[in-house]
Amino acid sequence: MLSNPKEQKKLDPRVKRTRHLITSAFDSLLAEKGFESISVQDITDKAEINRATFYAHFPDKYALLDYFITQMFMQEVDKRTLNTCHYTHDNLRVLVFAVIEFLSNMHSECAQPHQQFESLIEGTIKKQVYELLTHWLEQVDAKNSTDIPATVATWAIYGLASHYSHLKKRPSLEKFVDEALPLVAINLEQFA
Amino acid sequence: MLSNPKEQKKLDPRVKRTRHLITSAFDSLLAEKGFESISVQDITDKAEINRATFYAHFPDKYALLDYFITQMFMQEVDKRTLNTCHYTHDNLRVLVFAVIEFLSNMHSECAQPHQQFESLIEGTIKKQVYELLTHWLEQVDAKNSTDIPATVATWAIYGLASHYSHLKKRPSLEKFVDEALPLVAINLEQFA
DNA sequence: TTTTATTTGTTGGATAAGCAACACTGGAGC
DNA sequence: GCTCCAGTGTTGCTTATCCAACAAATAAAA
Repeated sequence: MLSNPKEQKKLDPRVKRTRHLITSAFDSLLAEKGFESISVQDITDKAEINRATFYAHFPDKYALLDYFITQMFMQEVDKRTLNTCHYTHDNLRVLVFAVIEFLSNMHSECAQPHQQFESLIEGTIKKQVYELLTHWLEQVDAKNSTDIPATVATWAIYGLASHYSHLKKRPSLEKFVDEALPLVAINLEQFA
Repeated sequence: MLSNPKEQKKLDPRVKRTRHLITSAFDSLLAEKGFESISVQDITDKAEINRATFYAHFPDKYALLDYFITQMFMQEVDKRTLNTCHYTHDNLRVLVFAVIEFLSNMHSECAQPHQQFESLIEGTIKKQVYELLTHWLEQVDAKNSTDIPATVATWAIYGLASHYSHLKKRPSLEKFVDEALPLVAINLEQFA
């Protein structure tokens, strides 16, 4: 689920192109407008594709947002090779860093991050984090149930990231994580 | 013939895209390889399009070269608004500058400018210059025949550009043109 | 309220691009 | 001579994209 190079390989060049056109148009539109005020029309105009083609790829702009955020976050995860490892304190720390940085970047790059927009992102990111954590925990201990600890950790991590990125006076990322990480790790102690 | 914005307007987005992919792939290949050693395969690989699609646009790579050079040169001509004016000494001077600079850039940007390659360019550029000059001269004096003077001037201009771009020790462009321009202009005196 | 305008999804038919073959050519090496 | 290989054009069929139209929903204006 996390990253599937197999699917990307044999993808029709046309759909690869179209998806890229759509996402980069969407990306640049997010830098100038709020998500709510972006119409499908706007996207297809900037991408220079037909509007019908958009709907051949995504049911609506919310599906595009989900896809977009997922791709961006997966990219961050891949960059830190978090998708091919198991649970350790260090990996958890790197993951927390990744989520915080991702959310902070999002806030600085998007024109008008409104409530609606943020909660959409929240759902997408938490889904990703939850799957990654579950994958980690099951690799370590297949016997114990993982859903409860993974859920708690996911919400905690996202909450920390959201809190940090909204702070007026942000402490250094290092200090913040040093202080907060143990509270998350304690719930996953059994898997360490 | 020189620039037709009408055709570009209602062009199918797909062909616009494909042509752009082909030309920019070709452009970057010319920077690393000699024209002769570039295969259609190379172009379509870099452009990420199907080989059959290439042949739907161009009969062969020579046609692509012709199209490419024509586009690049037309761009230079448009930039100096030479396509919407008539014959004057000043315009002629600007044209000579344009041809020389175009050819010099070509030599510095292409990896291996061989004989074959250069003569292909020569034909394409001369065709463009000839059409532009004829257009100018007919606007000034529709009675007199223009083909002889236009031909002479075209060959002279291209010859100068070729000569200049092959010089080991190039004089300043200004000095060179100052010295050479009168020899070209004299044949077009009747249109001034 | 009704009107006007904009955006949204959707559809059917036309066209460009993809793909996997094919026969052919020209050279490199044996 | 021969084979082998890589590149060339071409073709029949599939699929993605385009385009113009449509009905429905939404919102702002009269």
